Amino acid sequence: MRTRRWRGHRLFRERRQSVPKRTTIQDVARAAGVSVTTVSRYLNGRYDSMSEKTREKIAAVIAELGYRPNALAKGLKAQRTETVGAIVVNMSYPFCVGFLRAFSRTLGAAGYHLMVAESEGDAKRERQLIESFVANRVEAIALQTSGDNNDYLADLAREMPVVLVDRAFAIPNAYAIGTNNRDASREMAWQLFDLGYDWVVYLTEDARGIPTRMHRLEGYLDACRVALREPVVMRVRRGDPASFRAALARVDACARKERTAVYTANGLVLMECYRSLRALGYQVPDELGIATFDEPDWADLVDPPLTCVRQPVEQMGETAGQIITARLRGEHVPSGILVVPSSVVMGGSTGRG
Amino acid sequence: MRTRRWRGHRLFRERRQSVPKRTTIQDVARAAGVSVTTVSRYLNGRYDSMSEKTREKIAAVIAELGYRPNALAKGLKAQRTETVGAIVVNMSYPFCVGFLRAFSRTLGAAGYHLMVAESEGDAKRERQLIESFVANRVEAIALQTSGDNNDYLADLAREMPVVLVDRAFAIPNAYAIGTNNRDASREMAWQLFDLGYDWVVYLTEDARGIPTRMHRLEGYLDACRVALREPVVMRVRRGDPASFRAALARVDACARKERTAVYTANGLVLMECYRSLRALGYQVPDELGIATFDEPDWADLVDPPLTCVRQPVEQMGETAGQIITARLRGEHVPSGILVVPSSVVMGGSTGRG
DNA sequence: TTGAAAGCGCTAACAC
DNA sequence: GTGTTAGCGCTTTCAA
Repeated sequence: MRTRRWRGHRLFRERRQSVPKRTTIQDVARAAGVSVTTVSRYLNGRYDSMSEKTREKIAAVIAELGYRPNALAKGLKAQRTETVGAIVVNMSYPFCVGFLRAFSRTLGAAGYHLMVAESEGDAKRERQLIESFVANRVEAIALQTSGDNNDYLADLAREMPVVLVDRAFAIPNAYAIGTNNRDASREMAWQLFDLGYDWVVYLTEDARGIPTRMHRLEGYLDACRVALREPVVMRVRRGDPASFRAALARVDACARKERTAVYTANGLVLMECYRSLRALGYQVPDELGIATFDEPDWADLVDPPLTCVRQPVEQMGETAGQIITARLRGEHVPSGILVVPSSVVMGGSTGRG
Repeated sequence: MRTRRWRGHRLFRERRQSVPKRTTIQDVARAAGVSVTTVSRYLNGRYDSMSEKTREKIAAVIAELGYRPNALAKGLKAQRTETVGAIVVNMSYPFCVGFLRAFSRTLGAAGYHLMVAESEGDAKRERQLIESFVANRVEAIALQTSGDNNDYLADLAREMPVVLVDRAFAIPNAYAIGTNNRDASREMAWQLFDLGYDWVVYLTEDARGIPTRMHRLEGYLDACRVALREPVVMRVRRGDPASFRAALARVDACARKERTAVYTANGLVLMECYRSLRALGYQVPDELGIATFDEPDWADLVDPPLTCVRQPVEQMGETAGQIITARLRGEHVPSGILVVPSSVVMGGSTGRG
């Protein structure tokens, strides 16, 4: 690591020799025959304290020299970088895609830049990324946290806006935006029983330590309890076909005897088994129901369309952005956990019983 | 704009009063009873020019004070920010998602940060974003350009690595990474004719000025020419149902008489009409074939699975990252257009005739 | 209407 | 081994 950095420095200097030094405010001042102060004023739009002539001269020089202000120097002086950081588990997860898109739009509209990084769900990496963002003086951070850096985040939250998305832990001074995973999941499972499915097999990834997964599972278990049904929870690992085979075998066993529904804890899990699920040969929705948490973009393309729990992903991103811009505008925003409700969307994949 | 900025500054100062000033290298030096130089050395791992005792003392003080180096100050001095910028049309487009993911991973592994912004395909906005990235002294830029800033990019490419992705324009000193849109599209259309479809209706968005779209269209037209078939090109606009209705009416008219295939210029276009396409009631693939450029993630989930042109999106992102890290390492990388070939993937949606 | 000069936090000659 | 000091490019008093 250190080695790389060093090499980097040296190489950089070597490059500098060939590449001409960037134009600075000094160069502009010199060429325009004014002081840097005046140029600085020009750059910040304080045209009223400047003669028409001076202004035009500076404008001309800047254009001619192709001068570009150095935001680093400005930020160092002003203590503002106008950038915020976002850390997600994986940029290509549908949740993250939707969130980042809305977050980026909201921030962009307010003039902020966005730095994005992926933690891959690893707490150490997450910690490094946060530190690195802090070192770069981002003005706020939004993250889908592993939950293992909560103490550190609590410290951080006293210095800058910190917004937890998706995985909503309670951290003093921080904001959390999540959905009502447990309620929505209970509702989904309940409706499946209500539709006449005798068995609802729940497929989930390992939930330990991940609140969203735990809550969705609990919601399912709640519904089983209330409906007096035996829960069937199958744990799968994405990328591990064997785990899915085992789960499907269980589904098959249930469906052979009675009407069965499969309910997956998120869209990626369903995506990974949808094909083999259909290959079991049961008629959907009459013999086999299919439902999932999340609303995959292909929910409407398959036949019959999927029954699913729609998470207001975009709204979460927008809200996160709004909280941050408000705070950076100096407004007071009370911290706490914000719940943006999800809703069950009934599709043909779970028919009337 | 100026107003906002000004207000921001003032508010910031107000905030500063309540929030304690950040610890600096000075504070650390003072508390440790050494000079800033020594602390700086410590921070950069030059432990050999430092006594064991000093090192431990500094480490202790840093931990105690919760000191975090200021990357801005470092960057200002060193002229390196270790961040690169990426500008895409829309972060949620499948191409961009795949590209950004691979790009981010490659850069992250080399210790670089990533700033992401969306141009929405607008040339002016794109230009602003580039300038803003330059102001922030990103060390390289990758972008999916509109093609209207090529002169500016040519200038920029002399100062830093510039990589065009997807839309591969030829710009001196810049790199471009694209796929063989025309060849792959010709191949796709050709195969459709070969499979016995009498008509291949091509659905595309307005191609003017966008090389990828033009090339795909040309490939289709090439195939028609060689196969001596009459081309049927229908222009659609995403988000405009009427344009899709017109296109589908045309498809219907063809399919009523003879075997017809629909071939869409990208996955998003197909996504927007897939459902209504199926609703026409033709049997797929016998009466109606369906094919698309791009490989949507749901290609395998629908029944029958889609025939499509698979673009090596991840590879493009990785390659872009590699070019940039190599250049920043000081290596020479010849500029030019890099073509990463796409391939036709046959699915059940276009059966044997 | 303008400018001189003191920093912002850090690095790296160049001393000692 | 360690410290002094001159910047990096910019903003902002304070003075003229």
